[in-house]
Amino acid sequence: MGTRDRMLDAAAHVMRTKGLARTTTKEIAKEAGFSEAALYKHFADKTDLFLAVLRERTPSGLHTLLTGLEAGRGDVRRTLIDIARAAMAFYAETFPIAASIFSEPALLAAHREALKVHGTGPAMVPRMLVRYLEAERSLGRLPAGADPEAVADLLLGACHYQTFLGFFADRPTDPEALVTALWDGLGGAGPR
Amino acid sequence: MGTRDRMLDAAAHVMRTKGLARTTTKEIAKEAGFSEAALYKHFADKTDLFLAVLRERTPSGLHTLLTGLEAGRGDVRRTLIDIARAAMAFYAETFPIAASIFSEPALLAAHREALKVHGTGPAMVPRMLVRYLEAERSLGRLPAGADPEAVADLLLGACHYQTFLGFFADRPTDPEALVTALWDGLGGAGPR
DNA sequence: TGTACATCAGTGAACGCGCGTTCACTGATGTAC
DNA sequence: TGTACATCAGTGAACGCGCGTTCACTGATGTAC
Repeated sequence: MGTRDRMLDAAAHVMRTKGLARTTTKEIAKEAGFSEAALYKHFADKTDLFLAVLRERTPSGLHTLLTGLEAGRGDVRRTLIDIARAAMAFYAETFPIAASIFSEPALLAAHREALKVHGTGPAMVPRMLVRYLEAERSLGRLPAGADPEAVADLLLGACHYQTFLGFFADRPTDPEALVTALWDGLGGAGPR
Repeated sequence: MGTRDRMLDAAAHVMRTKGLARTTTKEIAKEAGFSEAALYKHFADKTDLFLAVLRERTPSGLHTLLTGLEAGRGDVRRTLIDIARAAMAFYAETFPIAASIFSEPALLAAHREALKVHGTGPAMVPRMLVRYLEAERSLGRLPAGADPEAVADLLLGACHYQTFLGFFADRPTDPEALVTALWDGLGGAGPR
């Protein structure tokens, strides 16, 4: 593994364990096993290093799962539960660092810009789920009146939210209950 | 308005506009119109000041709305849309600072502890919505099989998520579409 | 093979700067007699 | 009313520290002839 990769791994590790505010060039260099000066042979400055971590060290499990989805295969309800579970794991790993960026608006803006250039970003996740839901709907395995955008935001949003709340106070996460509630809907009541 | 309140307002303002990382005692003092030294007459240290802002300067509009809810009054669907709209506004205001805390794990831990002592926190929001949904269900205005916890997380989660994504890339938020999708459910399809 | 030079990844030590915090102080207001 | 003292909110200037960054450098490896 090259020096650059070792530095990125080290930076990602320090960011995750100490938090963005406590992630100093000294800590990163120590963790990577190089001098601080060496960091500047591979990255223009600290911001450049952070942006590279965000670009190159975001876990890809959820993305892979969503890419591999094939409409018409398996049970839709079960598939959604699998997605929810993977989304929760992804957000649990990703959220602390993604959230940290908000403490540095300049960094957030630079990251936004970088995402825009590459045409990716966190909004890719719901977009891929929407595509899957549309495909299942066109196969008649979801109601013709279903709204894929809204459904994707509801499901992924709930996963994101449960993870978020979990960082403030211990709280159970339950992918299956979410999908069931989403499946059954609230419309089947008596008089309103 | 007392000195302390002016300092809290100033700190909240700087946190919102410059981000947590750029919120220095110098900036806060300048904004409040006092010397830096004066801050230390009212707060033990910078962390103490931040915690006070989190405790005393969190907007209460959503909390008020949820407190005023009365089951059996008005249309449930419309009420949920109002809640979603208020939740989005609340999260848009609140999220950047709440997220920032993740860059300082020590601050996050102290805040968690403070919330625990007072028995409040972000999880209060879904809990209050759950209570309302339970009440409507027991009036027969929601299906007997509805799962209030899951429904609350789906709706509030989607609001939170749409707000979150909106900070990374421009993206529409649509409370009404969310409630409709949640209302209709996904179960009404043909064979699965 | 030996020699002279170029390249290049990485280093130790120092740099200036901005930060949170503290200190001795000032001057206005209140209080006792 | 006047005098002497206490209290207290707020200040200007300084403090030490840790930060990101730069500098002149070393020593290993490659290359030309």
